[in-house]
Amino acid sequence: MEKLMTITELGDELGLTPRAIRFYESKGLLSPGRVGSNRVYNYRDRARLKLIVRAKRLGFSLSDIAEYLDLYRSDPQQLEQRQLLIAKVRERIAVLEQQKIDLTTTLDELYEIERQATAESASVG
Amino acid sequence: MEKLMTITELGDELGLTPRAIRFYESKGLLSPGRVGSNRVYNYRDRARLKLIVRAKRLGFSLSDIAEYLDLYRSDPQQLEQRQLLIAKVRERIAVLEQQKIDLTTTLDELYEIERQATAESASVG
DNA sequence: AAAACAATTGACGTATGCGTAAAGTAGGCT
DNA sequence: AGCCTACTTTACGCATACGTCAATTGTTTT
Repeated sequence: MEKLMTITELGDELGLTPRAIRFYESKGLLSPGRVGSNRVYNYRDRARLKLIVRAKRLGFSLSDIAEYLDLYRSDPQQLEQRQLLIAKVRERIAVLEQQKIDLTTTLDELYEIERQATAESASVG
Repeated sequence: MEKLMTITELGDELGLTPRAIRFYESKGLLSPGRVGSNRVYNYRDRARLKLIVRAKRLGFSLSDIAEYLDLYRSDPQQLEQRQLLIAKVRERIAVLEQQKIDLTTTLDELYEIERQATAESASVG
């Protein structure tokens, strides 16, 4: 039998409020089990939520994430579905690769600012 | 004398609507010159706006970006200011480095999904 | 049993980032 | 002069992502 977590336990672990987790569920991103009326989360739910958190850090909207989660679930039996899946994934990849470039550029700038500020500190101090 | 652009020209070039550009100005992110009542943008304004666009792609909020732009402007004469600057920059860097990790992980997953979907396409087709 | 605590479902509130009229002005063309 | 086009400000509207009560219910502790 697997260990189950309450909503506050899970929230504490992943840095989310119960409200946020319930909100994600209301958007169809999660569907935990229940014990009575209380939500219980297993390791699959937890993994799913971790993925949601990571995607959010990358700037995905919740509806983006819903689509994204479908990519894992989707059963690519139909050629049409498969092509659509591949197309969507490539779209995501393009966005993220651009983001990677932006990140590098911005980090370079920030490191340069830090370097200059630190250098001035040293020369004056 | 430098070449000046209108708001629509600038918007077309950077993929922004005039409304968005005016909105950024209302938030203090830009302060272009005027000819009569019309806004005119020079190359510095344009560079600044490009930076804004890049930061937005990285998921920064406009108020984040306002702070970020201050980093360039800030005159680190006071030690206090310098330390604050360095602290803020390091905070940003930490967030972005984490984002870089998230990006790599997510891209790996996406490439894997793409690989599987493509493989199935081939074996069936 | 009474009190305190954790969870539940609405429902309304709020900040962000613009879109979208609405109404007016200024310059150029015929 | 009259019209078209581009620009202006003001203002209301809207989706996203939750926060924050409020009212209720089940559980645990004393």
